[in-house]
Amino acid sequence: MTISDPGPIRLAILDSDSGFVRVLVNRADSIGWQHRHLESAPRPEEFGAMRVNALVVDLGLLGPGGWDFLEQVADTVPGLGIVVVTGRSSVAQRVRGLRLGADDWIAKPCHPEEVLARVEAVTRRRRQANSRIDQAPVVAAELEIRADQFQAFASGRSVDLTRREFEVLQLLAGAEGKVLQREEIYQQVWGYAMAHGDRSVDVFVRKLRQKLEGGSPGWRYIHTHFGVGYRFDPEPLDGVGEVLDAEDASPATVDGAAPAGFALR
Amino acid sequence: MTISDPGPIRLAILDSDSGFVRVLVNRADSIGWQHRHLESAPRPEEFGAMRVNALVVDLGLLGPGGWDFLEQVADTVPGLGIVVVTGRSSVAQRVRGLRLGADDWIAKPCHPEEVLARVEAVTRRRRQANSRIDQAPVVAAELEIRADQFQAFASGRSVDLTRREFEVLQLLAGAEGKVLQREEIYQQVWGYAMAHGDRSVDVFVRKLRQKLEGGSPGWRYIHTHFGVGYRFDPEPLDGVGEVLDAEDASPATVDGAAPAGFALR
DNA sequence: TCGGGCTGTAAAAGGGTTGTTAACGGCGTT
DNA sequence: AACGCCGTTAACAACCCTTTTACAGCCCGA
Repeated sequence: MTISDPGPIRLAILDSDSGFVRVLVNRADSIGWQHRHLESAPRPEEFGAMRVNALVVDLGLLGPGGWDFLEQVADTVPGLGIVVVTGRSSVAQRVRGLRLGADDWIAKPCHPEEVLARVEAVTRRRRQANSRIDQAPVVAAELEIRADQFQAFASGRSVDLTRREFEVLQLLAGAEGKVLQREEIYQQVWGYAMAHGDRSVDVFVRKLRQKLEGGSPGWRYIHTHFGVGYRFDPEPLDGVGEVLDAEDASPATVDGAAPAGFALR
Repeated sequence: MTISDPGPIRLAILDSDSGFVRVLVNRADSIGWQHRHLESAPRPEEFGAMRVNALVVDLGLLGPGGWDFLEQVADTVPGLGIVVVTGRSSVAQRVRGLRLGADDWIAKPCHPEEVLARVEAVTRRRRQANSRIDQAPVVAAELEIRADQFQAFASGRSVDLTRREFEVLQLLAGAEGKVLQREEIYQQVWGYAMAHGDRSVDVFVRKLRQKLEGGSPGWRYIHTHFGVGYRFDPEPLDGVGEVLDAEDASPATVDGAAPAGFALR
């Protein structure tokens, strides 16, 4: 999952220039970055599975197909920072690359320290935005979400979520009170862009609702916003008379600042 | 306005190299970017007020104090993309700048097209990362409009708007006090031109009025301007006649150009 | 005051979205 | 190799929303 603590930067390097790669990898190691060296272009969505934050790629290596590759990676994995490195290049080429989705473009020969500094700059924003949203309120109503176990507990009892289910729940809960669009959810959890017509998110929400209801009846956690997406907001479900006292109060909106969150439909 | 339209890029340029600035401004104009040219460094927080997306700055212009300035701007204005442009520079300087918060660093002389492409790349990434976080709720009378939830709240209780209803309300409220013509509203919300005779806007205004009245009686929010369009302006509705005179005042500005007929109801 | 055009209002029609279920297939385990 | 778990995909029904249509009421100019 793209979320959870910032952690070290994870870098993918797609280049066959062994000298360049070696020195880059050395520097990366010494500052604690994780990295993965690729000799040939993988399918774009694989970068999502690798959970890398940024890609350093030598477009020269890919030949004419490089442009397509760049474009596909950029819109398949929106969260990925892309730093292109090449030998000689023209202004027109650089402009084209940047427009297609590259975040930076560096000419070889270049100092590895600068490459890393640029990767860091490219990565900076996204990571700070994510870390803010994700250090989720670990508890919500009767739910406790434990990232260390990839599990959620309702009143102390495990809800028995699968990995994907847990990730979806963690993401939603981490953005408590906010409506997340399906595309955002998919992008964050799966790591790459959602195909048109994909219903996976709906199916997982359905499974989550079912399991949460099983472990914590009396509460509704996930709300649907028709035509938009889903929102996590624990809400007591005063169906019949129960929870007589001191309970229904304050659904406790968290997040930024908020009026009482509430049931839409 | 499907979900949120970023609008054109707004650029601040801090440089005294008139030739460079002139050519940059020309290109920016021709692609529809808005810009602002500064000769000296403003206080960092001013960039927020200028509502610019990115800053192109020649660090050479600022001398030794440039580093501090860079750092302060980066810390103070989180949403701002910073592109540094300089004459000769060393790897160490570039690394330092990037680490302090610069998003890109370009050496002069450089092609204006590349500068703009880099600004675009920086802005693209920035917008993506910041899109869902700093959305201040809009408040008007008893209403609170929250973009992060696609919802409006009246006295803390959800008004339960559908997506379209919300978008129409958001648009109107965002132009508080201004009369918006049906065509404008339709164009903004639906994203394309309104067909002749389409009554959709009327119908949505009707629904909005109904729901707003339900959640916040005692206030009238949307006013009709016969032959023109609608205007959002919260107005207390205390039952009995009062404020006998002082009525004809405030003609309420009509955005573009408009026929004159009137009468608020 | 009259008439045409504009707006308010209601309700039907239709299409798009979501809920829900189940079959399918990959993958790791037994 | 068989089994079971899990994620994906397809299908269908239910539901919600938007659009369309119709008619009544209102405003304004003639």
